[in-house]
Formats: sequence, C-alpha cells, structure tokens
Amino acid sequence: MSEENENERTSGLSSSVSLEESVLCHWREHEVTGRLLEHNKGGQYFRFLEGPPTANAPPGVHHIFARTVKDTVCRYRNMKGSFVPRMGGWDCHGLPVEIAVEKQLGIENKDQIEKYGIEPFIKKCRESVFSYIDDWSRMTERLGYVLDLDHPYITMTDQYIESVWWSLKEIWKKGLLSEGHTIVPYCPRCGTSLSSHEVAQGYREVEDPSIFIKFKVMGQDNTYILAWTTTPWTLISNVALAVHPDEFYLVIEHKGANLILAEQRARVLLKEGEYSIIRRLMGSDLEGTRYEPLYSFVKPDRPGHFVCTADFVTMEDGTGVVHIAPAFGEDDHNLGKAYDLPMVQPVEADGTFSEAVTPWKGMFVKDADPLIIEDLTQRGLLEGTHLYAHQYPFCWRCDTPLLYYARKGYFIRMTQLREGLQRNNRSITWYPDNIKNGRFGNFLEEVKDWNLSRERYWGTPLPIWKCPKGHDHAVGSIEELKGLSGMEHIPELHRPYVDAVTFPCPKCGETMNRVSYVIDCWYDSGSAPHASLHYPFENTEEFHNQFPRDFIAEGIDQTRGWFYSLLAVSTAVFDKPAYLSCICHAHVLDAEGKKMSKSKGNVVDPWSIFASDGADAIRWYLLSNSAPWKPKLFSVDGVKETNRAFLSTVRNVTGFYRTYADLDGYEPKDRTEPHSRPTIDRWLLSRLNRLFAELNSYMDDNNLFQASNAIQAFAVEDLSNWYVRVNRRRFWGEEDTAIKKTAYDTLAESLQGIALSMAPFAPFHAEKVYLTTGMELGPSVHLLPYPAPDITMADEDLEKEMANLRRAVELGRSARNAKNVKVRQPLSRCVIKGAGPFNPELTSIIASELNVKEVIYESDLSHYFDMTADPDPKALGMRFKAQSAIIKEQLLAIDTKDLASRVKQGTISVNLPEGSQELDSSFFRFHEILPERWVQGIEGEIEVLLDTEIDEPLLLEGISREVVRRIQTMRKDMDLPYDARIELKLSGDPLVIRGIEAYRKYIVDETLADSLTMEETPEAKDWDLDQGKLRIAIRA
RNA sequence: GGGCCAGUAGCUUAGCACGGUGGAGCAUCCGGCUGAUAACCGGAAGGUCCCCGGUUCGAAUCCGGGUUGGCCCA
Repeated sequence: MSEENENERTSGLSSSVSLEESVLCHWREHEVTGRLLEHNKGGQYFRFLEGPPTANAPPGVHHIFARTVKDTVCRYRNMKGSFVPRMGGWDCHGLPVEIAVEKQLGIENKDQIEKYGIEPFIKKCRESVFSYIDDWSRMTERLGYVLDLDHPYITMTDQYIESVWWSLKEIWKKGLLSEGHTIVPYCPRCGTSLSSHEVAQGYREVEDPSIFIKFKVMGQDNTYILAWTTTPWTLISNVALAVHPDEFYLVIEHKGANLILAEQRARVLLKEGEYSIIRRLMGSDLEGTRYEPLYSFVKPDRPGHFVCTADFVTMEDGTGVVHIAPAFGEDDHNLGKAYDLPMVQPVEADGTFSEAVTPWKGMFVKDADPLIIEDLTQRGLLEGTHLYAHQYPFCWRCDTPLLYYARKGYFIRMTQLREGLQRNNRSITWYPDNIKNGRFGNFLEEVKDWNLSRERYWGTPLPIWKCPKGHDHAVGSIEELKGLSGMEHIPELHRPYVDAVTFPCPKCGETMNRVSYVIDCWYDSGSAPHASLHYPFENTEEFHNQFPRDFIAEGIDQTRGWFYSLLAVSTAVFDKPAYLSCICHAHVLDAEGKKMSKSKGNVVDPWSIFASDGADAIRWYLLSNSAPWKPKLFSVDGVKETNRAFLSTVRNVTGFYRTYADLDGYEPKDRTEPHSRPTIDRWLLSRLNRLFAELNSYMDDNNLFQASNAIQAFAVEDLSNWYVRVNRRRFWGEEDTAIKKTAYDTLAESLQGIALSMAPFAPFHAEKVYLTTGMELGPSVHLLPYPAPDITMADEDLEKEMANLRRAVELGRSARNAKNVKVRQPLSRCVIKGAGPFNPELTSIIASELNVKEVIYESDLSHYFDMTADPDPKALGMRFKAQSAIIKEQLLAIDTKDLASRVKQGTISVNLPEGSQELDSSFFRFHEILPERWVQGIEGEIEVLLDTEIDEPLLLEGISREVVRRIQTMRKDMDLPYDARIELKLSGDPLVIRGIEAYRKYIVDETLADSLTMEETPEAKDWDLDQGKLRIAIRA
C-alpha cells in the first residue's frame, strides 16, 4: 500500500469532527446519499413519510432529535433490504408565516394587510417560507439524515393544492364537508379568531363579576329559576337554561320568593334556616320548563327559553343551573344544536353591541357588564353579586380580552367519522403504546367537527364556490375549474388569483363566487400521503405502493396535530389509517429540564455541537440515553461524554488496528476459518453474533435505546477493554505467526460487525470504521445488508466461561489491592475455586492479567486455611458456671491453632480446684483463618487466593519491571517514537542493581535499548522504588 | 380547570407489564496499570427510590390521595 493510501485510511480518526468531515467528502464523492434513496428499488417497500417542517425559522436541537429517530429507523430498514423512499417535505402555509411577514412589514392586523394588498402580501409569505431553507438543508446533510431534498413535496405548489382540493371534494361528495357555526376564541380588536395555540399563550387569572339571576318560570307566580354567570353581557343572548339530569334540585322558599336551584349548591350558598324546602326533584324533571326571557332585543327564529339537561353542568360552583347563550360558548353551542335552540348574536365583529340592543348599542360588551347588572337589579331579578377569580384568555398580541364567538365556517363532520377513526387507530402500532388508548385514543373519543376554514390569506384556498341562492359547489381539480369558468389560464391557486374566478351555478345559473376562506394548514400536511405524489392526477401506482405508510415519527405535540390530521384525512377520504406505526418522541429540554425557548435564551444551536463533537455524538447521545419518548435533558457535557466513552473508543480501536495492520501489511483477505481460531477469538465472535441477534430483534420493534446500548456495551466492554487489551501482544510480535494473523482476522471482522451494527445510528463513524477496516465490499457500509447472526458461532457455554474468568481476574486484582501488592510485582501462584479449570490458553490470560507464575484450580480450599479454636463462653458457662473464668484463662494461654489441632484429635485438660477436667470439642468454637501469606477475593461461588510471599527471584523480577516502567515513562516524557532505539545508563542501590543485572535482557528488549551500561551520570533522573534508589539516563 | 407522562446517588439514568437485600456511567477520593485510547483496572464514599396512606409475610415496583416538573388541551 502506498504512503498516500495509508494516510487516507488513518486520517480522520483523531476526532469526531475531522472523521465526519472526511466521511462527508467520501459520501459526496461517491454519491452515497443518492444511492441510498435508490437502494433496493424494486424490492419490498418500507413506506416512510417525512413530516414537513416550516422553513421560516432555523432548526433547533429538537428537530435534530426527530430526524435522528427517523433516519435511524429508515437506515435500518434500508439495510434490511427494503426500498425506502424518503421524500423531503416543506409545510408552507399558515398563520405563523403571516405573522412573520406582518412583523417584517411592521403591520399587525387584517385591515392593514388588505390595505397593503393581498397579492404583494402572499408574495412576501412565499418568500418568507423558505427564508431558512439553506439552514435546514445544511443541517440535514451534516446530521447524516438521508432525505430527498431535491424532489420534496411543497404544500404551496399548485400540484399539491390540487391534490388537497381533490380530497376535499371527495369529502364534500360524501356530505361530510359543509357550512356551520362554531364558537371560536376571537379578538375583537384584531378582528380575527385565534388558534388554540395562540389562545393558550394568553391565559391569565382575572376577577370578573359573578351574578345570580332569577329567571321567572312561566305560568307560576313568584317562582324563579336561579342561574349564575360570570359574563353578564351574554345574558342578552340567553335562550335556555341547563341543569344536570341526574342531580337533585330543590324548590325553596327564600326571602318571600320561590327559587329553584341544585340541592348541593343550596347547602353551600344559603345558611340553614334562611330557606325552607317546598319540593325536591331530579334535574331531568325540570326539562322543558318554560321561563320568561330576560331581554327581547332580538326575536329568536325558533322556540327557546326553556330548561335543557346537560352533563357539563357541575356542582362545583354557581347554582347548578347554567345560563345558555349558544352564540358565545362552546358547550352552549353544542347544546343549542342538540336542542335546536335559536342563536341570538347581537354583537358586532368589533366586540360592541349591535343596533338592536338599544340601551347599550356601540358599547364594548365587557364595558356593558355593570350597566346590565344595574338594570337587572332595578328589575329585582338579581339575587347577589360577587367577584369571581378564574382563568380567562387574552389576546397575546394586544392584550384584549378574547370573546368566544359563533362564527360561520366550513366543517368536516369528524363526529360522524368517529368510529372509523377509532377503528383505524386500532391498526396503528404506537411507541410508546400508551398513546394509542391514552392521549390519542381519548382525543378520538371526544372528537369534534373539524373547523377547516380560516379567515386569512396565506393558505390553501377552500375550493368551494357559492351562488347568491346558497347553492355550493366544490371544485376538485384545476381542469374542473377551467371547465367551469371557461378560463384557459389560472395564474395560481392561491388568493387573490383564485378569488377572481367565477362561474355560473350548475343548479340555478347565477354567478358563483369562491367563499373567502383558506383552510387550516393542518389539512395540508394531513394530505401528505396522497398530495406529496400529486395523486390522483399522477403516480397512481406509486401512491398505492406507498399507502398506508409504514412509519412516521414526530414529537408528542403532534398527537392532535399531524398525527391526527393524517388519520382524519385518510379516514375521511380512504377510510384507512395513513400510517401503521408511529414513534412519538418527547421534547428536548435544557439541562435543567426547562423547555427550550428563545426568550429564556436556553436554546442550543445544533451547529455548535456539530462543530465541537459532531453529528454522531449528538445522535448517539439522544438515542442511547433513554427511550425516545422520555424527555431529554440536553447537556453539552452529556454529548461530550458520549463522544469520549463510546465514539472515541471505536475510533481508537480502529486506529490501533490500522496502525499495526499497516506495519504488518495485513489485509483482511483469505481469513482463517472462525471455528478454528483461538478460544478468545471464538468468544469474541460468539459475543458479536449474539449482538447481531439482539439488534435484529430490538430494531424490528423500533427499540433504538436497547439496540444502541447493546452495541456500545460490545464495543467498549468486550472488544476494547477485554479482547484488545488481553491480545495486544499478539499484534506486536515481529514475525508473522498464525496467532497474529487470526488476531487481525478477528479484530477486522469485529470492527466490520460494529460498523454494520452502528450504521443506522452513527452513520459517519460506521462508514469510517468500515473504510478503515479494508473489507472493500463497496463504497459504503450503508449499502451493505444489516448483519444477521451466524448461529454456528454462538457458544453460550464459552461466554459463561469467559464471564467467570473475567470475574476471577477481577477478584484477583481486588485481592492484590487489599494487601497493596502492585500488579507489577510477580507472584508465584493464584488459586481459583468456582471458576474453570480453563484451558491453557485462557489460563495464560489469568496468569498475565494477575501477573502470577502459576494458576491452580481447586474445588475445595479448606487446606489453604488454618483451623483455630477459642473457648465457647456459652458452652463453658452452662457447664461450669463461675469456674468458667478460670478455665478460660488457661485456654487463652494456648495458641489458637495449637488448641484447634489438639481438640480435633481428642480432649484437652484444664485444672480446676477439685481436680483436672477434660474438655472435648463441644466447648470450643472453630474458625478458618487464612494464613498471612495469602490474600483472598470472594464473590458468590467464585473465590480467588493469591500467594503473596515474594522470594528472591520474584523480588528481582519485580524490580526489573519497575525499572522498565520508569524507563518507558521517561521515553514518553521525551516524546520518543515508540520504535526509537535508545542508550541506557543505570545506577542505584545494590538490590536494584541486582534486579537489573538478573533481567538485563528483558529490560533491553522491552525498552528497545541498544546498550545498557551500569554507570553513574550527572544528567540521570532519580527514582525512588520500594526496593531502593534508581537513577536512569536515556540517550536517544 | 381537565387529560397524558415522569420524579431513583451531586449529575444522566436502568430496573417497574410479572413485588423478594436497588444496578450502571459521569463527577469525587484512595490505590494500581499503561509500546491504541483525554483510555483502562481495583476499591471507597454517595439512596427517605418525591410525600402520605393502603394491599401484602414482604412495595422503587401494585392501589388511592397529594406534590413537583414536562407535555397536550381548555
């Protein structure tokens, strides 16, 4: 191999970042990403769908997490033989984009947008959408996320919109898309309804007037139903009262009037003796009771003003009777639909009362509260006023209190599809599985009709045209629109262009105009399975190949977002689930567990991590720390730790292999038959194949956490810390031996196995390890099959044996430590019980790890112990009472070992005042004592003894190793290359000199010394050994 | 205000579906090893398994209540 190739192969192993840069070059050069997108084409599909981000803000660490999860799963399936199309996607529409543009233009409401002009406004939106697309593309490549960004789906293209239109028309044809009312949070100042997300930002605790109002029952004198509200201004619009059907209500006499309220509330609100009970009845008994309206400014268009029953009525506050104004509350509105109540809406878009409300017309409704209270008080209809503290939403932009308003809009009747949604949900595998019946399942149970319409500008226009007679027509394609309108060219499908398109009503011939709405952008992304392929206008076969999708993964916040909109659209249009498995990952929080946000300044910039530790470190950190659905407390130190503990180990083993393989000219060809390799090699390969088996089963269940941990454990514990450590000397030998060749073969195969195993998780390191190992099976590890276990290599017994051996070595080291005997000091023997006996090859590992001359296996260790005995005070006391003290004194004078052997052989006599007494073994307690020269390490069944007696040869050998170590330290301090030759001049105490002389050859060999003279020189460095003084001088 | 998830050593966490003396890694301290590694090996110290109650011979684990945090929704 040429010098150049050598450099190329080992370059980039020094750090994560340089490694990844070299791999990125390699990928670009060999077009690896492009190949992966085509890889296994024609084979079985793994049908993945990328959730489209909006590229109007730069990506953060949480985007990295989602992409890591998606990439890892897709890479695995790709290596397992599936074709994995990975079309990129961009979500373009929606209020956040409009708001960003408003900010940019320095405007803040719809009037100003219209003044600015819709056409230039949406042009700005179009530009704004991709303002950070370069950041996203660069991040995607740098992270190693395989995604087709050259042919992405883009939700604002006419093609995409056309597919969305098609699906809406399908839904419309089924009668599931129609006009209706809904209650939306509305800011009267901004003149717009707010999304739930915006509303959530503005909740505050406030105090509002809370009043008790008497509604006079029709046909009954002096009898009133007592209701309660915190929004007096909605009383103008009251059309019903609601009670709980299954609670008890009382008719009471109170201060001269008959009042009806819930029994539980009466007990809370009124003092005993203030009232007397006339009648007790169920809420359901009150249903239908008619009462006199409080106000009649607006004539209702259908019957109202009677008592309804509703489960949402609580006994927590109020009177157990809820005033119902269907125009101003969601519960009210739903109840209104159930009872076909009239809708009284006397409030203008700016939040003021309309002309009809004569006394307060033009007044902001909340400002009218005190006047309405005053009016009711004068009419004698108020029973009390308090201030009531509760949570109320305010506009996040202008801090105006929001009103809940009935607004017209177009709805998809999801309530009619509930069962279909639930059935389709049942065929989805959720990670974690509690989502299925928990968060998502609960949501589907209470699914509401989907208000699709938005009174905005930048979005997919709702493709519904209406004529003055109220007929409506849904348009399902560009062709259809052209046909209906007779226009040959429609500039684009966005507002305002599409608003200008009109056509005669198919039913009455009058001119149809498009309704002005755009649609909820969640419908756009929910249409991705078909709209990304421009189905059904193109790609019909490809669509059917890819539907439903096998896999999606996004953050848990998408439960009611994309996860829902995908299922909603697919259920409404195709009556199928859109996806069959879904990983919901948790959020990436800062190191303190707080949400990352710009305002807190705790957002981590992915590029700073890429620059310091690289993409694999962040990927591995996020995947191996805990399951994806556990929140990630993100710390840069954690990423560094991952780099240090795992990735750098992988790099170093690879570097070790490459360095020596190049010295020896080794290539991983014509490798030895694995079954005939040394025991420790077969052990490593058994571990490797077991790893493969585990990984396949983990990954088939999307268990990224266990899989990555299994890889790390193998690479760090088995390969680096044990196999390489124990076998280092096999690679150092000068001559080409079979034992050396097999070591290379085994190491090369293991590195290859690690490269393949980790490829989906840490694609850069995997590639580098693969390329460095030199297997030469193609340009990229990612194009190779994921490793399948070779069960003929699995040897469970051998693995157990090795585990025991490693445990025995640990115990031996622990024993050395207990007596402070350095490993450098050779010892004569160790004795092992409970592990082994091992074959000579494995035994030699123990001998070298523990630095002992001999390893002895025993099943019984008792003969290594001394038996001692001491008098048993309990036995003596019971037999000899007060005299036992005399006996004890005599016995303690005898050596305990002596005592034990004498008692074991017979009895022992002691002198008492009345004569001598023979004591047998029942008066003694026996102990096993390990003689001083031995140390013991013990755990469970395994027991290790070390003989610590150091005779003269061992002592001298120990000295020689001390000397070698000092010389090596000095070589290192001098920054000598590891193969540099040196001249040595040594001097010191007589004992140290004897050690040097006795092991002269060993010292010369180990330190690569050309000469060793016993000579005192001034430049020599002083060392203090346990065995005496040493002075060393080295000349290179 | 409602729903879901979580709280384990200074830090990051495993264990919990199926109850039986709570394991790792990092950090700290002591000792060792070192011709791949900012590596490694041995040891020490560090725990009210968030709190209260219940079930049980026995609870980190199961049940109920609370609390703190995260998420979703109002």
